[in-house]
Amino acid sequence: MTEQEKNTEEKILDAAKDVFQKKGMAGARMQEIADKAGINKALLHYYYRTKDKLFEKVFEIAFSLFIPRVKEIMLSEKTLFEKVEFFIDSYLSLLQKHPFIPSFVIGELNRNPQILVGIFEKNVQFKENNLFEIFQTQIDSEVEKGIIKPIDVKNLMTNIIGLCIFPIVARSIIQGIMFENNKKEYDDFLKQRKDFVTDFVINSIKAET
Amino acid sequence: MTEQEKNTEEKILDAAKDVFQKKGMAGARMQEIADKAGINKALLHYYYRTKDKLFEKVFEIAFSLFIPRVKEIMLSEKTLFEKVEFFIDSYLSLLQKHPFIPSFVIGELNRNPQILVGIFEKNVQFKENNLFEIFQTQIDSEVEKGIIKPIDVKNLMTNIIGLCIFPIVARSIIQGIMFENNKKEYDDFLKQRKDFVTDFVINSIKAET
DNA sequence: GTCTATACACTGATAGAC
DNA sequence: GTCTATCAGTGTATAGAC
Repeated sequence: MTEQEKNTEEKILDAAKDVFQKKGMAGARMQEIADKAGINKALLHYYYRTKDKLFEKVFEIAFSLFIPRVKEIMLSEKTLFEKVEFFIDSYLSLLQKHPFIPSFVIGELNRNPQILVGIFEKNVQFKENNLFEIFQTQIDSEVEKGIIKPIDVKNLMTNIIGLCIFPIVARSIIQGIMFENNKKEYDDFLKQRKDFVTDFVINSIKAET
Repeated sequence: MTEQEKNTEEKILDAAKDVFQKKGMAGARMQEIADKAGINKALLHYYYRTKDKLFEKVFEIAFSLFIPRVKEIMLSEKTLFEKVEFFIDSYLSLLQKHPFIPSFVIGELNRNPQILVGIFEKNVQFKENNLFEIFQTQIDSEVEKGIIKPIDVKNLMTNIIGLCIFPIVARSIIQGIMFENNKKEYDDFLKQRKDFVTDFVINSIKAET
């Protein structure tokens, strides 16, 4: 692979990412991707034979961005409270960098849930690692020490991730209803949520004093 | 409007709802809607002149379904804990009845955020009613009585709604990662969340004892 | 109101020159 | 590797008969 080819390929992927994430698989146009990449439509098909294949590539890159972090933090050497704090901080930063990926992923998955089958095999080895069992063990041990209340790890993780992602994917609705569509106010709202969500979760799980 | 016309119009809307929610605006085909409605493609254009207009109608109906409940419960005569419990119970039941609407709404809003402008005017009068201010007053009053910790109403509502909706819109991801794609296990997971989420929220906001 | 037939535009993909 | 030109298929929308 020459330097030039690499550059073209990257330009295509960047352009495809923009267009697919904005318009979705069905709404995206190969012509628009080609224009944005500064190349010809025929060249798209030279690099990625079909629209489907190009989309799959873009989707997988986007999806993979949000998966390894979960695993990494859950298995790190930290107390539960530290993990909660670190995870929320880390995930909200990631979301700030890529605010359109979650809605894109959710929207496309709604239309075609089986996109995931191939991707899981490459990016998710949760099962082999017993990731959730290991994390549940830590939780149970902190329960016994009287630090936190008993809680199921899958419910906990679902809540934390949901509290981070939901305000991003439902932005236009919440911003419209609660903030009279004031963009700046909503950005401020998102900023203060880092501390708010952390407190909310920790307050909920910590043992009674 | 005759009886027959009413039936055809309803048949079209039902079919359009199914197809649009599954395929999205760009992916939906007028032919498929016509087939599913048991009528002819030309008849679609007779009732709703364009695909856009038909889509707008379907989207508005779907969106409106999830808005009045919020308002209604927030303004009801209940204690905060009762409201939390009632809201979660009510919202999760609604989601169980219409599990595909949230992903549909989120996905389409991602592509075209200005769909909402017209809809807000018809369905949302939060501003005039000072809905959030009224609810915040109740919260503040319960804070002073020592029942709950201080909390911002917009953060609280965002959290509650997010905790309800996220496991629905991210179903294929969570089910795949946490439940090895076992549909029945995930349905059970969703069932137990009614109590879990209620406890999670109330634990978080109630005052220290 | 409902149908058949068709116009017209657009899109993904390929052929072939350089 | 990159371009121009073009094809075949598909999709929305309309015309016109009944």
